[in-house]
Amino acid sequence: MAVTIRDVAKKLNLSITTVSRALDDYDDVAHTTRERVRSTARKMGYVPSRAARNLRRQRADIIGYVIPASGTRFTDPFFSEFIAGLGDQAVSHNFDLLISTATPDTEKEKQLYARWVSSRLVDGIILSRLRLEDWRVEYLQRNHVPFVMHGRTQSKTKFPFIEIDSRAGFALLVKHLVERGHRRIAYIGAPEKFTLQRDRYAGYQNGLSAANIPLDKTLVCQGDLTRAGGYHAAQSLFQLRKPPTAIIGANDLTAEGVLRAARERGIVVGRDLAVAGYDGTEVSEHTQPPLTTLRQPVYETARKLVTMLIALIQNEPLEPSQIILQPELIIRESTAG
Amino acid sequence: MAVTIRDVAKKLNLSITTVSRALDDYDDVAHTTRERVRSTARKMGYVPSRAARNLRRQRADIIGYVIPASGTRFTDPFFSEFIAGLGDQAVSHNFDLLISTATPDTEKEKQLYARWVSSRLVDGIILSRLRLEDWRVEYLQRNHVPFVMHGRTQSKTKFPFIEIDSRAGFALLVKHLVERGHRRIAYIGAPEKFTLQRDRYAGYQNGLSAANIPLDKTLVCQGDLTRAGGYHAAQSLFQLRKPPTAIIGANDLTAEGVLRAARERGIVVGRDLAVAGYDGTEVSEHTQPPLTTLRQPVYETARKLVTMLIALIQNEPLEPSQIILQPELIIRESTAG
DNA sequence: ACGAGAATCCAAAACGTTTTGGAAAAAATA
DNA sequence: TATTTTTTCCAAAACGTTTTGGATTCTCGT
Repeated sequence: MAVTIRDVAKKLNLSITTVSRALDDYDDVAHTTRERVRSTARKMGYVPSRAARNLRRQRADIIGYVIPASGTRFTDPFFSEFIAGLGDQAVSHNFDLLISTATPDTEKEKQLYARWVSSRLVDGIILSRLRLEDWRVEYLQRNHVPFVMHGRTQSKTKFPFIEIDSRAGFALLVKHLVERGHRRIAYIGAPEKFTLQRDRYAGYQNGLSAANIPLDKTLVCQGDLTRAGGYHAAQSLFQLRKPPTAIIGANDLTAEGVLRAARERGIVVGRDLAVAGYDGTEVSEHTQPPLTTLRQPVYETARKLVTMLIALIQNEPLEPSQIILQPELIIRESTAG
Repeated sequence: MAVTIRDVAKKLNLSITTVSRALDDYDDVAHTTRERVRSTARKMGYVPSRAARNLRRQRADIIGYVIPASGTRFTDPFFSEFIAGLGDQAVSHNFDLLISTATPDTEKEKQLYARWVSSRLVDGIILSRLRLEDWRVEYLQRNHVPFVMHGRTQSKTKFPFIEIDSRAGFALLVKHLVERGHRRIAYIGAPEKFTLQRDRYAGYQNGLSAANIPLDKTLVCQGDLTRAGGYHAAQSLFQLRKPPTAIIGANDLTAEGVLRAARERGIVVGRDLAVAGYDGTEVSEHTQPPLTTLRQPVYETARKLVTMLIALIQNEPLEPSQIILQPELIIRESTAG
């Protein structure tokens, strides 16, 4: 059906070796033949078969990423931006991006990774939303699959990652709220198994103690990084005898849920209540009121992660292999009060 | 490195043929050997190499989808849900999903499709956000690449698609607004090249004429399916001598932009102004106020599209190959006034 | 004019499967 | 028992590349 390297060789009375090497710019093929090969290959519409090339080269030029979803959708716009970054950078390195969704720590997730790894469908994997104890790290290591992480696991690791210093970020956020006169600052976190929860919660605590505010456990709730989670947690916070005057969400989505709960109770955010989030996705500009948040460079991080992963795959030196970035505090109307 | 079929065969003193056929459940292998092969293959951790299999079978078991992005991100949560559906269904058919992002009708988009098609990296492609004249349809047809469409092009087509009858939907939306007493209903559309714009705009017009309201062109704006687009279009609508009392956005994102513009002008949506969108993504529940919208079954549509595509790839009969669904009107507070 | 080195080219192997077209052995039929 | 049929297995080919390890021709200095 499709035109193969043999067709090109035959038409030019050359060996397939020469055609292959001409197209790959080896210098053991004469300049004139190189041109001849190039032009007829183009004319005949020859493009090497990925399958054959993969088999021979023992790699697929494909990287994989599993989007952490909950149920039938991944609602976090964070991932939209992340994926765009991954895809763009992959293509610019002549790689492609394989995607699927799975709820963390489910059987489906395990099967997905196993599927990709064991059949050597992907050359490397991007990991995000790491867990304190993350089976994926151990699994990929054991199977010698290159990977890079957005965030990291509990323990010190030798593997490459990019981390946003959310601990510092949340301390900053608390400081900002304290400066606005808040003392009863609530925190709606993520499930405890996620590393990000440990860090963000620690940052929250650090911020409080820096301001000499004792930790009030009744002001600490667990969400699930979704709007619904923030919504329900906020409702319970509002029912406290002494409700908080400020609420921080573990991410923008959580904060959005808070916004909705507040509105339903007739609480005016930015006046009666301060609300802040984390991520700095585009949505946070468009909430009502616009959300104070910590912005992390999602798109750029994704691109950088891909670059790191590909270097790893190709056994190139990776320097530095562990990057920590500072989030940027963006103050908007939601903490005006 | 990895264990191959030869390793398994050697260990069992069988030919690779028999191993292969045993694992593939052919009935020309004895029951007992089948079991022997199965168990040692599992024990040795043998999984067929995708590269080798692809080369031999002349297919990759991969389908591709290019997310229409604008700039560095695709902001529409519609696509999050869509991708989740594509990925889930692909995996359940033992396929995988290749993803990238590109702005419609750019050089990058062309290269992306060419890359996938010419090297036979994907077996089929999902097309969404079709244009009236869509080069992709002609291109894929010419290259004999199976594809299915979410929506369709201008002309009648023989290719499989699933379409949401947004024409009927928008007429319904207008009817709803008219029943709430609105006569000056604005419409913020999408770029004209998209088929969805033609349909939604037509639906809007149909709705108006059904209510005997003449079309007022000053109430028709062009957006770009983003929040920013809706925001700016709304601003210009508000500056009209006789501003509209209701605004319909071509999608939820556009409507969200309207919400923000309204809020900045001190207009209370749901009382002074009615706003409605289209898509019914989760975001629309969480806007302030919650958005009246037309819900289309994004996740299910995505799954169905994959099933259709895979049937096409495997030359199975496809019945029916052209599906039209009705969107569901969801009335929320944004059109309460 | 001769040998050395450079410049070009190529045959063959290998990557790991699936599938084709039998062959050998066992079972059924005559 | 002789023949046919069924069962069970396998050798070899093919998929389309890239790479290895020469082979051939050309160029040039002597």
